Amino acid sequence: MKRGQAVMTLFEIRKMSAHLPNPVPRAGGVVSPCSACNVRHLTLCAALDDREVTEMSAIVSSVELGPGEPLFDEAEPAKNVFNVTAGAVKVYKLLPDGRRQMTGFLFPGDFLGLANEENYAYSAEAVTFTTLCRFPRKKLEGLLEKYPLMERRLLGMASHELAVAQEQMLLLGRKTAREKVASFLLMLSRRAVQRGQKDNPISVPMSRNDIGDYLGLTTETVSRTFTLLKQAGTITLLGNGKVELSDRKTLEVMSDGA
Amino acid sequence: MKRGQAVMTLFEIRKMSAHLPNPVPRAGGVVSPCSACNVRHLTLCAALDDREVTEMSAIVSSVELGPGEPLFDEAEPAKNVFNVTAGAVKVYKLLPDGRRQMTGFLFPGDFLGLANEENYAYSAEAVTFTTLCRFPRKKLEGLLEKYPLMERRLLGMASHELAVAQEQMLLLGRKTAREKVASFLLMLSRRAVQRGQKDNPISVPMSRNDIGDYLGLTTETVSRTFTLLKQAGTITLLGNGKVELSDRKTLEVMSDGA
DNA sequence: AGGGCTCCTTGACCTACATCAATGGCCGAG
DNA sequence: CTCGGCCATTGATGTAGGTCAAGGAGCCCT
Repeated sequence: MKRGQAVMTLFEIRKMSAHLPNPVPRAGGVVSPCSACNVRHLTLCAALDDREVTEMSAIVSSVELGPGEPLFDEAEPAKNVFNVTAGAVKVYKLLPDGRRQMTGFLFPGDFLGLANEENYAYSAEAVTFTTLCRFPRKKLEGLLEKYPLMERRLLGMASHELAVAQEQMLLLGRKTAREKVASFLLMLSRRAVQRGQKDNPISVPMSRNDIGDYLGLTTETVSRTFTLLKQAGTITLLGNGKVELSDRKTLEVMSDGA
Repeated sequence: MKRGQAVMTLFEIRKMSAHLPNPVPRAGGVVSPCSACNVRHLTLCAALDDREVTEMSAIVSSVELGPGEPLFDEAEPAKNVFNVTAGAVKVYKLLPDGRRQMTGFLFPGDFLGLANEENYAYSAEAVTFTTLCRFPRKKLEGLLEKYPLMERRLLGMASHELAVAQEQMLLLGRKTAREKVASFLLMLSRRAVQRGQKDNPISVPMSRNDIGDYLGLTTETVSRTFTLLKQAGTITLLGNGKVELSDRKTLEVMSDGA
């Protein structure tokens, strides 16, 4: 399958999902043997030795999703664990009346689907065209027993996630709208660096609404805050989901509440 | 050391801390070899086999803290990992200007201090008279290498924590004051059951201020919300940190946003 | 018993953000 | 090119919860 052809397929999916009442069949996307998993940051596949890589590639498969396509839903049986290799994924929880809280945005190298319980604790959905590696949970657990070092890596990743989550609680519980948005932009910038991209004009692929649900704000407040920052000369909106952090120092001070 | 004597010591500490400007020396409390660690829920020490228990008890020691005494501070080198055996601990992060976000309350059986990085990601402080088991991190890591099953248990605990943290993000970002307080009371009740206590008149050992910092509210709003629930007959304030959940059904509906 | 804590409660008022509503830009489809 | 959808932006208005201020209750200490 050539690259051109894969893109065609994604457009098909996108077209389909635009017409479906309930966007798309569960855990949709094109599935084929995974040749990726060459991402090297915070990844389960990072720093594997040869033997581990061999065994890993035997159980892994690849998933491709178009924008807005669901990967899995909260409370669905947690059959797989995923590793983002390209694109961006949003992860969220819902209240019965539809209020939504994003619990994270995931980028290449990030991991999702780790669940202690039988079922996923949150829903996951593609933000942009996205590719992921999929590990059947059962088989992965088998591997973990054989290679305790992989388990250690997972533990490290979980601890890291936990620290990130606590930082986010501080943001949600105690920061103002301005501080939240500033923190958010800086976070995107830092993570872009981590996966080897430029830190300055950053890409903000998600909608204002998604950002609002991540920061505990409304679309309108996010939008207003962006324009405030723009008017203050702190950021520049370049259009097309690109934002330039024109004055990082100010953003940094702002993100912390000064 | 007899029980009576230990209590005396704790009163001494309390007396001291009442007079000190900065409450008490770092990681204070009385330290003696640990005979506890017989708590059986979500604990590192739970379900150990005999050999593990032996090795564990060789590295563990015990810590006792009076109310308000710090266990460790954010950014301090993470030398130890702790397991609460009695009492209650609060864990929080601060903004430079002093705003505070509790990231959790810990009860007997809970674990804290797991850190991926060199330093603790948060501060921890006793809410009531508290005893903990202390594991030097380095030595614990040595044990983990020998007993991969313990590592698995830790991973399970971290995943569980992560799910709890995500639930808390939903609360902080999207719930109203009433929903937050209702969720909080139910959480306390559920956790009381988990560690084998009654689920109804529950003990609420922390101050309104602490609760506010946990729920992203002010002291006043927490207090007002308690009285609203009281007036509606949903709860009864029994005084002395005891609360009766008179109408759990209503609380449950309320906690979810209905 | 009385003074000085800290914590809780309640009231009056205020403000940051939500809500409601209108408009405009962009993009894909025909 | 035009039409229809979606998203972002902006304005006008509303409100949940914050802020400020004043008691009051329990507790320890003398």
